[in-house]
Amino acid sequence: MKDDLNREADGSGLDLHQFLTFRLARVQAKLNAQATRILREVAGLSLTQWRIIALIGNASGDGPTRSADLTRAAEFDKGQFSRKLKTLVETGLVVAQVDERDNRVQLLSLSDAGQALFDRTWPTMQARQAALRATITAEERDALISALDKLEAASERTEFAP
Amino acid sequence: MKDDLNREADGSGLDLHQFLTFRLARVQAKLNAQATRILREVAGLSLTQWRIIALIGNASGDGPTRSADLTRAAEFDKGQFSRKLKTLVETGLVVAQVDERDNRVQLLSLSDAGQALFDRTWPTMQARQAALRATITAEERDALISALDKLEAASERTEFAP
DNA sequence: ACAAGAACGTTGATTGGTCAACTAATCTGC
DNA sequence: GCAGATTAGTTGACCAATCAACGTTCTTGT
Repeated sequence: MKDDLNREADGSGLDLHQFLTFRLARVQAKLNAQATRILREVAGLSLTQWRIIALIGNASGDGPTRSADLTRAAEFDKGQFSRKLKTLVETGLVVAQVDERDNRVQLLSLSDAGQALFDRTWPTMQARQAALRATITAEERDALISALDKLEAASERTEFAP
Repeated sequence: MKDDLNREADGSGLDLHQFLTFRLARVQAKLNAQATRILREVAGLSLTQWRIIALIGNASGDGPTRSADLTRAAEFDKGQFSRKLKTLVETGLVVAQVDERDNRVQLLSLSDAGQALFDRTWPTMQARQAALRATITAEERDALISALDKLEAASERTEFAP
């Protein structure tokens, strides 16, 4: 029994660990925590705040961007987007103006401060992505991406429920 | 400009999609939603409730299991575990008794109802895992597991933060 | 034996994520 | 042009996840 407890305690013998989704969730949570920690240190931002700034900063090749385009592209919940955006506008990092052609839409752009913050943090986060990619081989990366595609497709099927 | 918006709207051109973490998070969220939906249909349980039941049901090869062993093995937050466990005890699916040898620890076991529910849902969830695994090739699975191991290790490093 | 420290579990607070209802504005077909 | 359907964004409600603080109980070192 003691052996059994140890087998569970070290986390390697539990049946749940054979579950792919379990491993995925754990790794994703840790990567998330890492990104959160980095952003708190270098920018004082939460991950979601930064994601919104990154979306705007990346999309603003030519002029302001529509909120709905960002939420759709990133599959971001529009409710949460609306709330987080509000704080970013209040802190002066993002500028939102109503589209004169369509009074429903918000045209978003980074303020000078927001752009500066984006310019400063974007390379850092890109470097992290590169560092993460560098930890796995090219074959693993290709297989990982392919596997993620297939798992994502499978996650949208309904046949698994009896 | 219109082309640019479309490029973003269809979700394939945005730089963020090259981020591995982005893909991981999306896939994980969808798998999570799928599991949640299945469990709601077949058992009326939330995913976290079921995970606790599954942990207890799996670990109870010989006798009741200690709470702390489960939270450690599954890297489950003990605060959340405590709260969710409380609801499971209240609904009569889990039995918790104080260890007479150590009055701090809770010894957990499934009630008859809990065991019946576990016996009924465990094959379903295992079948889902098998179905998910079947969507990817053996090479992809090995690479995926290996990549997850490496990414998990990388997520615990601090060198990425400047 | 006893003080310092660690482990167990509870609770509170904060944030993230999801879903649904709702208002306001625009588009569509007739 | 006008009624009905769509779309944009806000708000409320709820659950999951993480962190910190705390009381209680055991363990350890001296």
